[in-house]
Amino acid sequence: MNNQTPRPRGRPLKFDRDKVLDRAVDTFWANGYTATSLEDLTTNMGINRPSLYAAFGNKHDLFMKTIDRYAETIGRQPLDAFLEEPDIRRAVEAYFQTTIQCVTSRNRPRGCLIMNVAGERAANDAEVRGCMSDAYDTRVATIAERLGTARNDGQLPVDADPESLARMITSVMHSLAARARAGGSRKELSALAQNFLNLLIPDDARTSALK
Amino acid sequence: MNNQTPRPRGRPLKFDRDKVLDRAVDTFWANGYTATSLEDLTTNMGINRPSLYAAFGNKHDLFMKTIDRYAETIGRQPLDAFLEEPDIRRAVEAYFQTTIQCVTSRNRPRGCLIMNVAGERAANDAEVRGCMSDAYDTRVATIAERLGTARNDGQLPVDADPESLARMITSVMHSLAARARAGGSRKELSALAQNFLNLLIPDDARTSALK
DNA sequence: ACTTTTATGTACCGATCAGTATGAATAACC
DNA sequence: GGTTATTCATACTGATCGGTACATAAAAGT
Repeated sequence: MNNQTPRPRGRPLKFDRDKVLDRAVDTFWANGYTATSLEDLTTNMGINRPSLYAAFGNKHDLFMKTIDRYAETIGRQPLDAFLEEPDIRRAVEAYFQTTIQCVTSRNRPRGCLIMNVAGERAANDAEVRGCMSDAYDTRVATIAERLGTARNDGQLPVDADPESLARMITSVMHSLAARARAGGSRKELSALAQNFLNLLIPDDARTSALK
Repeated sequence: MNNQTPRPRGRPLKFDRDKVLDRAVDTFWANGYTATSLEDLTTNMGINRPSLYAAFGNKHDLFMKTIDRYAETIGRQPLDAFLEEPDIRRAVEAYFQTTIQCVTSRNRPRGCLIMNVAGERAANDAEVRGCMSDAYDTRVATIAERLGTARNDGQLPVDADPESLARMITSVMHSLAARARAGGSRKELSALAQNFLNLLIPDDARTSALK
């Protein structure tokens, strides 16, 4: 069979779609939605305005694609770290530490794109709000599922509530992102995360967590 | 002595300064800084553009005054509730519940003005960032001082760390505001806050908190 | 070669932005 | 009543906003 896509007809694109999308991520991440102008975008992405519209639609369309791209690249890193670690306490610790890395990276804007944008747009932009809501629900569900498995494995007390724990873990992530945006140091964030970890999943897991 | 301020010379102001400032609070709170236009402001505040500039300076000046006004009126409510309650567990509970009231009020925008604006402006606006930073530090210090007193009264374990606890309590507030902005229900927020309360200050306070 | 298709670059559009000039209105002072 | 001080209301400014028309460039198909 022929699974080679034939080369498209007209003039080829001059840019790599994902690469310029990553530049859009950085731009919106740094300045928010409204304060980012089309000129900011075209300058940072290195493409012209009509090319941008042809490839991504208008500003709001691009913004939604930007959020998706962020979720697929940056946003998934803490969750991946969480899911990779077999020990549940270390998994949560990795979740927090990877989050701190992401929200205090020196090469990128501070904080979390989703969190920044939630405050700016969620209230007045149904599309953004729906996207945030879905992302939150699936995030909580994924974490809760992993916690449930850990409980069945005896890594958590039998009376632990995975969903409540998952919501608390997500809340800690939210506050880490918020503090990072406001200027909190890595040291401060690490101490905060460690303190929450000790409360949420004490060292002796069998005596721990939600009753 | 004469402590009566004499009536000023020219045409009197047609509006109450604090009242129109409260309308500015609602406007920035709902839409953020950049997305709020001078026309939004003058319409909602009920005054003309030159009057606004005469009374509050330019858009950014007004914005800073708006943040102060918010902090003095809305932002202080949870802290006041916290400080009024003699029992430390009930104090923290009141802090969370009052926060939830504020960030899910039906008459006002969702979430917390400071949190919304932190995400939008803190990274690129040194004045805003400094203001946030000061507010955070004094908030943590105030809560920590109260927790220290509670510890000395035997309401908390002797090895509890007031500052770490205060930072965690503030983090919970942050995440409550963030979730409220993104559309979280009061029921969800209450359950979350109660779960954190049970971890931070267990019912039997003598066996609790940070070790 | 010639047509068709797609992308690029320039230059522009009306709308809206933050901020202000100007003169009328309204008060206290003399 | 006239002067001075302050505010109000209208209307305007240049700059920037998001979005697009149009002509040119670069590829494939025939």
